[in-house]
Amino acid sequence: MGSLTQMEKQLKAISDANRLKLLACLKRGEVCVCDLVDVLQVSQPAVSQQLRKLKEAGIILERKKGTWKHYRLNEKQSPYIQAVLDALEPITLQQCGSTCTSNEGDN
Amino acid sequence: MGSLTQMEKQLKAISDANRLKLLACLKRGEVCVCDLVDVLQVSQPAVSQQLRKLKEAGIILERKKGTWKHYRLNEKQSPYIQAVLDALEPITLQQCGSTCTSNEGDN
DNA sequence: CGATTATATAAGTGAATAATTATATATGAG
DNA sequence: CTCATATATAATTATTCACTTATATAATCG
Repeated sequence: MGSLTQMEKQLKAISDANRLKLLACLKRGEVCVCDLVDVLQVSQPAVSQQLRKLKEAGIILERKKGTWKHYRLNEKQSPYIQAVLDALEPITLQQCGSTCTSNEGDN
Repeated sequence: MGSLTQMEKQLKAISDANRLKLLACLKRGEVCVCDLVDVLQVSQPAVSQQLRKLKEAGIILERKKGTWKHYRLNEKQSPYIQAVLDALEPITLQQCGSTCTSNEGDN
């Protein structure tokens, strides 16, 4: 019962084209919000709210880095969420120049 | 892109507690509508509309049997839909007596 | 045919959703 | 401390959604 409720919450969180796109962006790794805003054709607050929904469902995690916030896929997913992630075509995004060095984690 | 739209449609179709319950009922096999109405605490038209949504997403199939209509899970599912079905606890339902012999298919 | 039963469709309504604009918070630069 | 930038939250609004009641369709029974 509780598991059905939890399942519903997670499924609701991903059953939206824009949020699926956000997840597709995160398949390649951690991304900062400013880069995500460019991908979707919506405002920054809209992206922020959708990220929150994904976060509250436990599907993504956040990491604060100075003024920026980086989001990434949670490495622990329910099997059915993982199956959706596996089916998503990754989206490669151009980063917002040097301002937000999303890939500093590689160092 | 089209695949993302299709994915969204299917995920929307299952991201609802009542529709998840319907799917859980169908895990054991074909069931007629009258039995499903008893499981959910909603009206018959509500059940009918939810079944239609699942059918339009290609997740369930219908079979007409006289006055009754029997629904069952589509045997061909996208992997991510199948993963959800696998995670669902089956719901066993008492059939509506002899009026609707859901299990005549066993003969 | 007319009545009954099973299911579907139509119309209407309240709640949830996802966007927008405006504003708040928080960090870093000078 | 003040300003600029990145992100979040609040308030509002239009749309979507899932229910309800009423009605239509379709098959069976007498």
